[in-house]
Amino acid sequence: MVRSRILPAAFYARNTVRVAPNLLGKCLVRVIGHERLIGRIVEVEAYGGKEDPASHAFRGPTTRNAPMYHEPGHAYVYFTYGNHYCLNITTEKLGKPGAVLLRAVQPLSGQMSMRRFRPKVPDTELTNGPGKLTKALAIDKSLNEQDMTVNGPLYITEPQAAQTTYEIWRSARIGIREGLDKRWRFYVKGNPYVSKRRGLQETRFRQQ
DNA sequence: GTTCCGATTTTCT
DNA sequence: GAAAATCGGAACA
Repeated sequence: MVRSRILPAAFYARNTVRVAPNLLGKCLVRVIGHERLIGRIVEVEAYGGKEDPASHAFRGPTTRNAPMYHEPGHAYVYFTYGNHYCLNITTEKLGKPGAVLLRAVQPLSGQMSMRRFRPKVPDTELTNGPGKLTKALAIDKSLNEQDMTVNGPLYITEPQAAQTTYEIWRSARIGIREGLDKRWRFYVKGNPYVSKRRGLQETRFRQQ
């Protein structure tokens, strides 16, 4: 068996808005005991620092957002709306805040367990939102600050099989009130596991 | 199919 | 005290 390559810290130690679209198509791996729950990343959002009014780091460091300032390639997990966890992976060099929110994945392996964590939902609703995917993959605050560049409970790899070609599209970010001028949400066009939104201006993203 | 609204608790002001 | 990088159920079409 070919061991898939875990993305190294250098992958994340770059401009957040460049890292974000590059994460599309990669595999999010959650190891629970002997089982691996795997999802292909199909929707992300970039969050910056003091230049980004939608970011938790807009007003400087706090207890909650501390991981955004720490090493690239680590998990930033926060709790919101009294119900949900959201998973980000940190970007930029140590000391500069940045993170990419993982908004949706396409289940590739471990679907049975995902359904156990999220019962009574149709296939495409299993992981098509930031709170949904953390629930399906059993990700909570205990994984905050977890190093995602090593072979541990949570990491991201290059996809094992050759990918079919796909288009990356972009829009404004979802669920925020400020920073709507920044079009930092990126997703795989047409993928059924992308969270459904209406009334957003969506355009094709051409990677440089 | 769509829109509207309440849940629930952490975090910050 | 208010808002929150959300979700699911209820009501309606």
